[in-house]
This record gives sequence, structure tokens and C-alpha cells, in this order.
Amino acid sequence: MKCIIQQDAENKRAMRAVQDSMDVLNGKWKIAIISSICCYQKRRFSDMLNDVVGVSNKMLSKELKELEINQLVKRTVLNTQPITVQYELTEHGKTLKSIIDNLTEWGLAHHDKIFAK
Amino acid sequence: MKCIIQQDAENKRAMRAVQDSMDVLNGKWKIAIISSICCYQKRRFSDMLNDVVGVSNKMLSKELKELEINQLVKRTVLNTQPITVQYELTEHGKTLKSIIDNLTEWGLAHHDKIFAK
DNA sequence: CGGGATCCCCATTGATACTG
DNA sequence: CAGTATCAATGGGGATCCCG
Repeated sequence: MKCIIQQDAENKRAMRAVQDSMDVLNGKWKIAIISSICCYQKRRFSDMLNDVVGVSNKMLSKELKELEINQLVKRTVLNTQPITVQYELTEHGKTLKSIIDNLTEWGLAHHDKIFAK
Repeated sequence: MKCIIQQDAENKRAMRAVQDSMDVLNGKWKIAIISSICCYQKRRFSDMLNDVVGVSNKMLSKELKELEINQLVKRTVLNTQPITVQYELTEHGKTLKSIIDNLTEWGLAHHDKIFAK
């Protein structure tokens, strides 16, 4: 059995890790945006504007940019007329899939629980 | 193979579920707060004030209250002098553990990736 | 179509002080 | 210790227009 000091250090390390994750995923729409790309693999700007209910083009643009900076999302301009832009997850971004899956499952279960009352 | 219409309905359902989760977990500190309680099982107000780096007593109080309303956290006033208050996860709250674990792992991996560059 | 620029508001948050 | 109250400020985010 671990002594309390050791356990405590481990807890702090875990909490810091969670915070590191949330630093990248913060913002009102990031999870929803990733969820959208995750579902469709490739998704265009205007599609996501519909997927993510309530988001404005300004916020979508802003949060996508941040996700791109953090190397979670890759942006590709397609040579169409008019121009379309495609977003997809990077390899690193794809490692978020299990988190999204978890959130999906939990959301369904939570929904059931609330309405079962 | 599923037709596109079916797949699309499924995607929308998944995205809604993710949003349902985030509705409950929104707020700058909620995940960190849950993470703290999750690590220690039972945790006091002042301890969490230290665990969650940067949070103010006002915000901690507010977000804990919201978590309590959503039945994720249970609040117990202990009969000590001076009074102490203990927070723990409800059974429903404990179902968030796999999400927290995922975020912990991902945070560590993400941290490594950023600093490996 | 995919954004950028601008204006503007109000909700979220912080700081500080106070209380049972 | 565990909050609550009050005030003040910041910036998140909406609405609108514009542009390549």
C-alpha cells in the first residue's frame, strides 16, 4: 500500500493532467466541434455551423483556429468554386475519440436518468 | 452498410448526446472539481480551493452547487468545530470516472507530445 | 463559401469584505 | 471553515456587414 504522501503526489499529477486537457478543450464549443468532425471524419465549415447548434461563424472560426494551433485539427482549402474548406482530425486529434465516445455514452445515460425520474 | 440518411441521424444523435454531457459539465472549473473529488473520494471545500488552481471561493461554491443540483455531487455538513463540509460523488457522479480517467491519460500524452517537439 | 472586421452588450468572473 | 454579498471589470460572444 502506498503512503499518503505518494498517493497525494499521484493525485496532484492526475489533476494537473486533467487541467492540461481542459486547457486545450476549453471554450464553449470545442468539444461539440470535435464531436462533429469525429462523426463525419471530414466536415466543412458551413456543415459544422449547422451541426453545432447555436454557434456563430465568428466563434466557430475562432475555436477551429485554436484547435488547429493545438494540432488537433487539420484545415484544407479545396480548389472548388466557390471555395470550400475541409476540416479533419489530425492523428493527435484522433486520440480524442475515446473521450468523445465516453461523453456520448454518458450523455445518453444521463439523459435517460433525468427523464426516468 | 447503412444508408447515408441513417448514418446521419445516428451522428446527430451522438452529437446531441455529447452536448447533453457538456451542458452538465460546462463552466470553467467543473471538470477540475470533479477530478479532485474523484481522486480523494471525499474532499472538503478548503482542500478543493487548493486542488483547483486558480479557482475562487465564489466560483467553487457556485459550481459545486450546480453539480449538486445535477445530482453528480453530494454535500455533507460535518458536525465539527468549526464546521467542515464534505463533498463526494453520487452514484451517478461516479459514472463520470471513466471520462476523468480518459482526460487524465490524454492530458499526460498531450503534455508529452507538446514537449517532445 | 469561408471567414474577417467592427460594434456592443451583458454574463461570467475576480477581488474584497463580511458572516454564522 | 464554508460560504455569501457587493462592486467592478473583462472579455466572451452575438449581430451585422463586408470581402476574396
